[in-house]
Amino acid sequence: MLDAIRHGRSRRTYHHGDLRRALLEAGIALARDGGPDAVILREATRRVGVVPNAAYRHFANRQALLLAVRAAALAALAIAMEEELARLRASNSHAGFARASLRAIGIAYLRFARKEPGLFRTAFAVPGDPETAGGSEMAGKSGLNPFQLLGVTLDRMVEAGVLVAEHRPGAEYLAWAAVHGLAMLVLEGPLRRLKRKQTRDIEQRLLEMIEKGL
Amino acid sequence: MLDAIRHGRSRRTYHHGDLRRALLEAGIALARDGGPDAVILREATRRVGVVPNAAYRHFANRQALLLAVRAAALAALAIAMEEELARLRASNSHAGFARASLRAIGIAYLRFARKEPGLFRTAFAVPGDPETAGGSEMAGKSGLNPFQLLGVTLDRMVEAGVLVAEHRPGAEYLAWAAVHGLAMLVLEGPLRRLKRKQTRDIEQRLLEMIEKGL
DNA sequence: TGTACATCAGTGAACGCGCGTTCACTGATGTAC
DNA sequence: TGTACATCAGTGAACGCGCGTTCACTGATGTAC
Repeated sequence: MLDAIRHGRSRRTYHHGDLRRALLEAGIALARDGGPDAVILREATRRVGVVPNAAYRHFANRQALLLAVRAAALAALAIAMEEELARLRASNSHAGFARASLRAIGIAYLRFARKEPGLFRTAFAVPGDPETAGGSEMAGKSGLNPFQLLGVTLDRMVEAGVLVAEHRPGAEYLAWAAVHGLAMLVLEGPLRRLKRKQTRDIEQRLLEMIEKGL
Repeated sequence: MLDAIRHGRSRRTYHHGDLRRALLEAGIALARDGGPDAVILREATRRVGVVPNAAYRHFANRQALLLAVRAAALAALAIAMEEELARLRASNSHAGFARASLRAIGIAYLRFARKEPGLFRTAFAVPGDPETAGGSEMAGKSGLNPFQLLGVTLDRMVEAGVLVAEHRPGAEYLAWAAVHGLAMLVLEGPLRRLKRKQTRDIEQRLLEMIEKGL
């Protein structure tokens, strides 16, 4: 009890209730400000107000916790994309909508990187393929993960006649690479010092380049 | 003496001769297979056959060593670019040459990331702006660092009339971002599993996209 | 509805590890005369 | 050319740190009868 109070948590019982979820959330918080390296098992248990080894009832080891955090980060990104897409509702032409969708994906991606740098880095700096592996833990509300959302959007562009069908295969890699690169450079690379205005400008131009270049 | 032998080094004297350089090279080797996190001060001294604290005669702390290693990695990248550019000598038109130069830069960048993933990650995963700060330690034989080489190439494109002058400012960010992103995704991201052939194909298409999109 | 007991989810204590860094030291080198 | 001495570049020993992980444990929960 005293311990629980000391940690600022209320532990009604000896048993925690939902320690797994609590540890996961602590892990997410750690990743949020500090990236993947900051996801420290002992620190997570400390924050939850539990003894370090208690974590091993719910995660095989540190890596397992980290992977769970990563899945949550990818899901958060997917949700951000979905929200940006949802904002598109009132649209004009079929073609215009398809194009706007791709931009929305890109914008959501870049904004997420800017606003949640720690989660963003955690989502990608860790071994494992977000595209393949893993089910709904890394997906948004639509059940699609970020990579799949991009794919669907590109499909839509082909249907709308905005993207030549032969250029479709592999197009996700090109678009993704460009946006991802900008995100990285702005985040922890040489473009970190750019002013807000400049950054936005370059983001816009990058999205245009992708649209034109695809 | 025994110690020197045990470490597989010949230490002719009590004094090392050029410990700074030796430590730097050990650090580079560590970065080469393991990235920035693998640049461990104690390990570097171990490899050189010297006691851990000896490093402090030459580097203020671990961070200082890491920064030196990073500069070397950037210099290596710059040299790779220069070599690729040099291979271009026998060219036809002015415009064609300018365009080929940009491709050469991109190709060198991507190849460097593929062949020296550890150094590549070290060059960019560490705080500090490669564009601004730092002098010749991070430059190639031309005295230009990777970012500057890209800038010069884009200037050349404007001169040759291949790139509209209004599009020039900030163009390095767009090109860099796209190539950097692909490098990252292939390196430690979701595109790691791609087959060699596929990777090359996507690289080609990305460079085309940049050319068209700029 | 009450009791006996198995299972579960935590605790307590301890490990070994390797790291970066500091201190006081000593052997080697170079310089002034 | 030789010697005295200051400076330099290493050594030796030790620190504290925080981490991941393992072990044997005990309090709480749920289930069968």
